[in-house]
Amino acid sequence: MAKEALLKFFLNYFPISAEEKALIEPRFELKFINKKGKILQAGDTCKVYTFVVSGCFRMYGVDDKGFEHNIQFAAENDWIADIASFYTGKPSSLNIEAIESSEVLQISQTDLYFLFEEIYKLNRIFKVTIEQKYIELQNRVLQNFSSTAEQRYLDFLEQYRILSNRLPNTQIASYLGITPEFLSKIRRNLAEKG
Amino acid sequence: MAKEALLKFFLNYFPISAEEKALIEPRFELKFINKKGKILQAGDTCKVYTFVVSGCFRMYGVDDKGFEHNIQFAAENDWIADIASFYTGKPSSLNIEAIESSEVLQISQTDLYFLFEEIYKLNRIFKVTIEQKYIELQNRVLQNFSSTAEQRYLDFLEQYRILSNRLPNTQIASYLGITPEFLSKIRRNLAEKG
DNA sequence: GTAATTTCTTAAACTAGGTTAAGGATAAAA
DNA sequence: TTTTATCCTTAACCTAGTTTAAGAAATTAC
Repeated sequence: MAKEALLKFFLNYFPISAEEKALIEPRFELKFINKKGKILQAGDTCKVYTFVVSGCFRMYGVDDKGFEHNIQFAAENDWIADIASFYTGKPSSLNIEAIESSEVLQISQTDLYFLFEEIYKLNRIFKVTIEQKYIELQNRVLQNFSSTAEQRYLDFLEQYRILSNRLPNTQIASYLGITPEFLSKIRRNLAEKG
Repeated sequence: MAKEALLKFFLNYFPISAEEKALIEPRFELKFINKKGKILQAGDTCKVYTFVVSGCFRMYGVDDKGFEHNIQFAAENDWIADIASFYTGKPSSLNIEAIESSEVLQISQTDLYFLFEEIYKLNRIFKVTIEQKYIELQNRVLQNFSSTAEQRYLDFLEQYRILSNRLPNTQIASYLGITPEFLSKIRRNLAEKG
């Protein structure tokens, strides 16, 4: 049934024949990841592309002072990987960790490239995926420059409405680039305003 | 001779036959852009991919208060486009402007897709290009969170050594996300240190 | 069901970076 | 060559966000 979710995801883009299904399914490996379990450790190369069936992940970097900075979340029906490391084959500077106990489907680089050859339309999905992530990042750069933390928090709540209820505030603060203490202050100010 | 620069760029990746050359060359249009001339205006869709033969460009967004924020520079032998707008066909929120009088080669979306079909290996170059820009952006998000403005300035000088001598400090400040006044302060502090 | 860990909040002191305003230096234009 | 526009710097004051520390609330583990 986990693999049903994956096929359903693909079906949003185009129909899939029985032959195609037979090519896709065996190449994805189902895994259960405990809360706080890591599927990518900084220093390692990101060798798999991960589809989240259930649960939730965060991808983050650690700075010189040991502080963690979230750069992306992924919940049900979303994909996560350090694209930079996955495509270049170089070691990643990021970590990917489960925020909740999760169920994922993973595919290796070799198998993914095999599917790209066999099922040409899959290229489009993954091209669209990276384009979306690119746009998201570009918006973040601009937003970080031009908005206050309060505005960025409100934007985050709106953009990730479902997700934001499941995330501890400390993870949201890390995504926004502020301290949990300051997020607390923002939340109180907003509550006072109405 | 402008188109020689373009072919030379491609030759860094793979050999090009006379037939391929004949497909590529006529699809790029040579243009001269004056200093401060715009090749993309926010609100318009980004319809061309631009190769910089000579000169230098900046891509920037304008925030609510009218402040400009540079998100990318491109000089000789680099490519520039609002990838988000170019690939989705939606209006861009960014501007691309010449910092110096420049010479460019531009290709339309239709022609680029035609070349992608005819010369398959071109796909690779443009995939690599977008991957590089993605990695650059990801690093910027992390760096903006974890480094002081001074460190970001030093990193910028190192990463874009050649370019940084040609750019007015005001443009560098806009890229770093700080005011020109504060950049001045940083520069003085660095000079005092030695 | 109690202990242990993680998360959230408050508040006071602090700092990186912004704002305003003004003068000097370069470079472009005429 | 003079004028005009752009760029760079300085300094005094201001503010958004950090730091430190400590307690309350909520989860998780045993």
